[in-house]
Amino acid sequence: MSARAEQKLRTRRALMDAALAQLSADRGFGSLSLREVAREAGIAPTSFYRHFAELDELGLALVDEGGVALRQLMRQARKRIARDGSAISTSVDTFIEYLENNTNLLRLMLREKTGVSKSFRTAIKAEIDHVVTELADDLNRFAEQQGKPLHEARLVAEGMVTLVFNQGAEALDATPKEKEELKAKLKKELRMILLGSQTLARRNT
Amino acid sequence: MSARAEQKLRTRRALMDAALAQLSADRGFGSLSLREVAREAGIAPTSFYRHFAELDELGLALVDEGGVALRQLMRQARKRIARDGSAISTSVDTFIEYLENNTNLLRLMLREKTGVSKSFRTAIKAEIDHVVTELADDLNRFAEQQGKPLHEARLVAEGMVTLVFNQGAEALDATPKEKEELKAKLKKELRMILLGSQTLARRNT
DNA sequence: TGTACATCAGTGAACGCGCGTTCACTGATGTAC
DNA sequence: TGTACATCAGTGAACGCGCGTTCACTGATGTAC
Repeated sequence: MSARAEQKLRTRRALMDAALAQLSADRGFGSLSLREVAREAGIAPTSFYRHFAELDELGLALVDEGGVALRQLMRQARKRIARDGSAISTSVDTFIEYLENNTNLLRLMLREKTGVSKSFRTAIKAEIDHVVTELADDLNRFAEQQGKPLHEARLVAEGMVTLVFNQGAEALDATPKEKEELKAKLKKELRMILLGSQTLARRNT
Repeated sequence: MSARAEQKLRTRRALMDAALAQLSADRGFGSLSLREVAREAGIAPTSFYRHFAELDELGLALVDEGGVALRQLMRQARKRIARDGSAISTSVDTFIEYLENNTNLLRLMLREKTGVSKSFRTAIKAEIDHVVTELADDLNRFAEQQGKPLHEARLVAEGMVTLVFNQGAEALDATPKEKEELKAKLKKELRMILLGSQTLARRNT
């Protein structure tokens, strides 16, 4: 890759990092301005257009990165479960750990999931849908292994993901103590859904 | 009440209605401007300050109304359950019906729950917390009646409310057919949580 | 290797726009006597 | 009931501000020969 292309990539990254850095509990993507992001990245406002046609295009690139991170997360969780067992507990722990390492990326995903831009909502829903699908597969596999069949695994996965993402959102700005409580709560709730599904499966056979 | 005071109330209402009317899938509260709301309400921008110190104050007044509506909703659901039975199914139906009659009020609550303004988040969380508490009481009462004790009723209530509010959010702009599917899905998920909690309660005794 | 030309990331000036907020005001409504 | 004064919701002009976007440009990097 040419030096020029490398430099361009570096500037692009600087822009995305600048946007990400400005996000917080009190700043949503919608409140960022192109000028502000460019300023933070150390380039002239007009140079922004060498990289993205508009600010939203940068945002969607960030959502893509969030999706990549989510898939990494699932791979890691699967690996850990194979090693340590206790699928629910390990998954929740892994998720919260991921939150800590990708706070603002996840902040963006969680907030814009119900946000104002259709393209953001669509892109984020697609990423979450992918997680649900993978989780449903995993649940079926475990159920098989343990000889405890599940009723409507996909529905179970959807409920679990909804709970993890939404209660998880509260962990973004929580103290360590609050995080532990959240994790404990989440694990119990997931366990209830799983048990409920197993009960229904037994009744239906 | 004096004619002057009545007129003032009417203008205040017009401002709140104007703001509410501008909300949609593509417009969040954060994208409203004071000038725009005043224009829509038919008054000069400067007159806005006779009613609210800033736009957010109007928003918080709307959140209050949302809370009132939520409490009405719960009362109505309880009445219908007493008449028709099938607590889960009736509750979900009532919630979706409420969504249809208060679309933009609920849109505001759902979006700003994870939104950018701390005071909005706090106010909305308080309203939802209130719903959770009432639901937990109801759950305990039903469990008593049916002789099927629950494990951690409050946790069950929290999970249920999270699911209903978040999957419910998708009903805001859904077709009637999608709404029916959503309702069916939600009912199954709530049922799973309830069953899971009952199973845990049995194990623990 | 050197030369002549092409590419293109980054620039700075300039634009028009809608915004929130201030201010001194108006005139209808309310109140005291 | 009438009069004199007080209140106050609503006004219009004016302000400074940061915004997104356009444009013609510069000069370093890349390419063809």
